Amino acid sequence: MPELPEVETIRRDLERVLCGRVLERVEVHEPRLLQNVTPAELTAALSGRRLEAVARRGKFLIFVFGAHSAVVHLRMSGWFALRPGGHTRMVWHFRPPLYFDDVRRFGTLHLVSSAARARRPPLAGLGPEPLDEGFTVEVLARVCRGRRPLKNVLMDQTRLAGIGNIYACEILHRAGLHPGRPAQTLTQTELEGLHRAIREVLDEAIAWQGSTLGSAAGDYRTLSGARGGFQDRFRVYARAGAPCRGCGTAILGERLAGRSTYFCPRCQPARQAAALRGRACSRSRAR
DNA sequence: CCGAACCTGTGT
DNA sequence: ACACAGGTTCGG
Repeated sequence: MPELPEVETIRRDLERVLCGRVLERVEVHEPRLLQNVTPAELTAALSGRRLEAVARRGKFLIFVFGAHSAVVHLRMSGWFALRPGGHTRMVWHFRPPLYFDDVRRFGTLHLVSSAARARRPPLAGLGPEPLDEGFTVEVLARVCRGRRPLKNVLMDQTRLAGIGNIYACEILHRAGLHPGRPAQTLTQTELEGLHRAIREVLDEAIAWQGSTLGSAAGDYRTLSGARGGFQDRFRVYARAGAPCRGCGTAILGERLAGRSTYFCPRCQPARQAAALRGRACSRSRAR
């Protein structure tokens, strides 16, 4: 469920509400959540500790408690809330308590040393942060080496951290690039446009507090239980058959690398030749 | 590269 | 009953 904008929204809320508070006790109700510690070890490491910071790396949330950090991935249906939900897998007894809810039980928690966490699993090997200052067009050009389809590259966490299926689709539409386009064929101008689209889409989605697709159990919610707002601004995701907001052409829904992929065949032409020579396809770009 | 698996719920 | 879901990992 959650990609970078959703995780960042949760991070900001957690930091505001819980930073500086002491974790008195940990309750684990789903043993599979813990990847490299036992419940007893987790409790021993964190009980009585003050939450110093809540950070984010890609789609991971990082809770910093002094020398130890708890690194959590929400996967498909995990979320943190201040009230217990229907599938509580863990409770952190701050005042107020923090509940981890996860219908599908895919969520993970690693306990790592704060000093070494960037060099240890699960954070080691993640690609650059797309919203960091250091993420330049040159860095993106390096990310785009190889012939793999652009959408796969954007979603590859070892190439670029934090982008998933929804935002890959939205970014490619904004950049006017076909999802199946071999990554290394992008021109300098296209790389610049893609770089801008990545920043714009992620920034906007964060400003709207992420995307909540439906209202099912496990659908993304903010810490206080509110829905995100960016789903109403989708230009392509889950809009197969609907008119492109830029040119009116029906949005296509296809299966790419096993994932639902949505794009506008006119604004995101498959043939790069047209884009390169700047003719043939007199498309009116989505504004 | 693809599909299956991990789980549960929802929508057709 | 069956397909599908924001993610990741594994095996063929």
